[in-house]
Amino acid sequence: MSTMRMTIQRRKILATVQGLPGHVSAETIYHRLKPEMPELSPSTVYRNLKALADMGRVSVTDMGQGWVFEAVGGTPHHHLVCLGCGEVEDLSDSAVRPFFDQLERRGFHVATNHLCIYGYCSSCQEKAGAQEAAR
Amino acid sequence: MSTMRMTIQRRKILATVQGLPGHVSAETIYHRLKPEMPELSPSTVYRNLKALADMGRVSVTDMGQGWVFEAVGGTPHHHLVCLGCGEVEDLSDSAVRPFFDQLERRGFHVATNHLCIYGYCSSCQEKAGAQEAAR
DNA sequence: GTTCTAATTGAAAAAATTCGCAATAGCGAA
DNA sequence: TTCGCTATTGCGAATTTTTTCAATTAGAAC
Repeated sequence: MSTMRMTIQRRKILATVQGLPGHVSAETIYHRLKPEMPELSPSTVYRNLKALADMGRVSVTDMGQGWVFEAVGGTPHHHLVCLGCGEVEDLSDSAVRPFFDQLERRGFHVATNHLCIYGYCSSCQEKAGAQEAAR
Repeated sequence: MSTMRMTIQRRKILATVQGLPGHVSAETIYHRLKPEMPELSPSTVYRNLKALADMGRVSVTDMGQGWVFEAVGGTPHHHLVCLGCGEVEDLSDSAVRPFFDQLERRGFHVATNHLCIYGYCSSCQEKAGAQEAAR
């Protein structure tokens, strides 16, 4: 069976994700660690973020501008991303819980602790409506 | 006001997405169109898929192996992706509807017509349980 | 502590994706 | 139809991400 080794690089990368609040990109992590680990290569960062995600230690999300990572263990939270203006609204876990609970009852254990739903916020819907009317 | 032009390339790319069942990658589209449009450049494919997604004509999903696109208009459907074995279960739209409706009531118009929830299927949960016990 | 082995690393090359810009071509207005 | 404006294209270059591979090293076994 394959054992997952906890190397210095991997530990540091995980610590960095955990140490920063909110979402971090692979690039951010690379640049933060490079000074203290000059040997560190980008591929190691990418590989480890993926490995840590598979491991379930960090969560991955695409927020429209590339991947962002986040430590698992914090309060689960979710986002409504507006495709019109890019605005990101928070969505509380309690709003999502009933839906997830239903999946659990069905036998599927949800690991996602950061859901992103894409759509249009109310002001962008109004704008769209105004455009329709103006034609 | 900016008008979205329906160019030959854009029309062909959309037609290709619509013509193929299930999910297609940017690369697949490029390779299918290249023979009949030798001028076509990869960047055009990428740009158009993004534009068509913004337009709401195609939906984008990350299924763990990069982006995949799909024509909008078919039955909305969703997936439960197992992080253990990679298995993908279907999730009917009716299972998701109540959750989405709640967001609509809140004023957010959901555009996602293909949700992916990550977690562990029942058999992978059992396996994990067995491993715990074996330690 | 020493040995063994497979997981992991760094560096470079490859592949995927995006960007910058001059040339082209939709589409609305005349 | 023709004209004019500007969104879009194709190309090459830049950027980002993945792969390859020989060298290294964590962690288990002794």
